[in-house]
Amino acid sequence: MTGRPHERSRTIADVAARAGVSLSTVSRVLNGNARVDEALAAKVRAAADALDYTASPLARSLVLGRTNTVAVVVPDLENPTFHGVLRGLSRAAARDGYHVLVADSVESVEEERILAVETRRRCDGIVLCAPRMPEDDLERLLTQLQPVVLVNREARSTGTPAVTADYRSGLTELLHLLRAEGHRTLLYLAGAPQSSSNLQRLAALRAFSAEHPDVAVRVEPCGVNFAEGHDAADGVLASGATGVLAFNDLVAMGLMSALGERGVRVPDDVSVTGFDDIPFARYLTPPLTTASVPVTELGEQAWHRMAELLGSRAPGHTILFRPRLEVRGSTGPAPARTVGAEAAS
Amino acid sequence: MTGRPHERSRTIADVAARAGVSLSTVSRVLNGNARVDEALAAKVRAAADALDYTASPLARSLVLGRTNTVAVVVPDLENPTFHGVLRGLSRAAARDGYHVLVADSVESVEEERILAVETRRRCDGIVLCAPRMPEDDLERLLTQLQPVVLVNREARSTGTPAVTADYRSGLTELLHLLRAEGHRTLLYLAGAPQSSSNLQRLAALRAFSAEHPDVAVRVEPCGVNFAEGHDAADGVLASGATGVLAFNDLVAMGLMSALGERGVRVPDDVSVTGFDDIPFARYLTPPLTTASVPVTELGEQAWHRMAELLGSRAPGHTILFRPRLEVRGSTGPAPARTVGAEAAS
DNA sequence: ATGAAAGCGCTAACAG
DNA sequence: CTGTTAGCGCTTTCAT
Repeated sequence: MTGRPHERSRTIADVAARAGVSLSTVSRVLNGNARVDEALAAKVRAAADALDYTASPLARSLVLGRTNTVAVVVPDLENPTFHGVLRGLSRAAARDGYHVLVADSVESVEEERILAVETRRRCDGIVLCAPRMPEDDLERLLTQLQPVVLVNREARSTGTPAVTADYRSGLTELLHLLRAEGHRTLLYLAGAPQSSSNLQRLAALRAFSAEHPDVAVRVEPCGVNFAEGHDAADGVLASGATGVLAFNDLVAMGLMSALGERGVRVPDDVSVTGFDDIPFARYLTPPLTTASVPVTELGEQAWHRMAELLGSRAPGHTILFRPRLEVRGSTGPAPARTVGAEAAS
Repeated sequence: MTGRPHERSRTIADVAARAGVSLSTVSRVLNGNARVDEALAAKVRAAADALDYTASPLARSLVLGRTNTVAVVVPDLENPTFHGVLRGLSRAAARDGYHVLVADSVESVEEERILAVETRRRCDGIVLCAPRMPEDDLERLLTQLQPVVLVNREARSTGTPAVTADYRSGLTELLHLLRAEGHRTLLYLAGAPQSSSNLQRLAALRAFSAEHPDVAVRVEPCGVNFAEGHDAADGVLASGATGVLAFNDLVAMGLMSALGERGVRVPDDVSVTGFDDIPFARYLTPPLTTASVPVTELGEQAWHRMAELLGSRAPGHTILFRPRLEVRGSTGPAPARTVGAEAAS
């Protein structure tokens, strides 16, 4: 039946010839655009599936100016967050008959620009995850990319729709949790300094500090992955903090691992929080307290925004997912000896 | 400079007009195919970048019959294995100027066929991960898909190149490890019954059993994810096995988690092995003993095979990556009381 | 309702 | 070496 290797795929002309009609009639029947005599239509359909014909997407794209494809540009396919976004996006887009192209800039901010512009030409729109790109560059880029949806950051000026997590509120909840547990010396292990989600966390920190002068909150540059979290352990211990807020779960995992090697107990000696709630966060020992970000939904909603843009419907408002606090075993009461002890800046 | 939103992107005709030459000359200069007078060439280049011109990939694809895109079809974007494959593939392909399209069949074997065929039309070749597709269907599909590289399974008849892990040898090593630790009653938690990698593991089991009649090896149907591993715990305990070989790391994690809930200690009461070595396997408590599969390399090599096919070079042989045994904390000596105790089938 | 013809943007013969 | 022309496979006026 199927499976016989056809050297070159059939064209609309083959179908037209076999059905004894013109090209336009075939096109009309197959696209259901115009009224066609039912007798002819039947012949066309018969011919089409006798020849196992499907219109060339390439040719259609060229003439229609529409590829039915969108691209997602990510800074790093290694990061579990983007897996989730990709999965959500891909499935949602597929339901609407759209395909998705992935472009991994491998953390290079300069590449990201080129890559996005280049990729844009092969599709109808871009879902852009570019947390580190400077705001000005981003603004300029957005105008070139046209239908674009931002993930995990918002644009200042443009009316570009965005789908993101509310990193500020997530970190605020974690801060309150630790304070409620009696922690008075906290340390935040920062991610990429200029990244949007890092800035949001810093804003949460500032607001919290202003509100709670009894808690000392320090910031230490760190990073975004396991290794960087691991390397931060000595700094964490030196800081004297009893509660550590890691930039994300990966950093928290690295930190807990290094802490374990040094014989420091979590949460007895120090409480650790992550961010994101990656799939394995709950299975760590102890299970990681974190702010859960629904990454798959992020991807799905990114598609919905994109679909609106592609249908030239109203852009829709930016969506913020509020992270859900997941209190697990990596946090607990502050060790007795330090409660209320410190008064340092 | 850049950033001014151009309503419609410029065409080769615009460049030709501005440079005062014909379309073909522009094409020739920009593709460097034929010798062009240097003076004209310079004018063309000047015009091209004054207009910020890039040839439409769509139009080129149509006329060249080549899209510079490949697609990867996966059964489930949720599985960490495919993340790795995708990442390796995407980066390797990008280095050669190729783009990648992802198609997630969301575990539906029937969809997979349709999806692969449909997706194929938008690109130059398919990297196919279809572990569950029946052999006969696969064979038929392969002829339609033309340039295709298989990941994690081989095709019987066709000379389709494949890139896969040697699941059989990996499981054999795990079996030997457990036997060396004194385990004489083992249980294998099987994955998808007809999947290639499950069949390979079963082959390893049979060979091992024949070679070591002193070890009782049972098989229990299970699955491929965390939840299925979790649900297998009671069956595992009922079996009396002291060593459990989970289909993969996800299953092993689920099992260990459920075992923990029941107060069963790993590895003191029962040893557990995984398969794949997903990123977090080493950070579990206890760290998971597993057979490490280099998923990123799998993706990279899949690209290299594909590149050979696209360059109509010799297909290249199928590549087998031998999993590396990672002995960690989830396995240990068999509990004394059961060593040599059982003689059941 | 149907067919002929133009054209999407580009490349590759084919002439000169 | 350069320009003219004919497509790649399809959709869509525009006539009929």
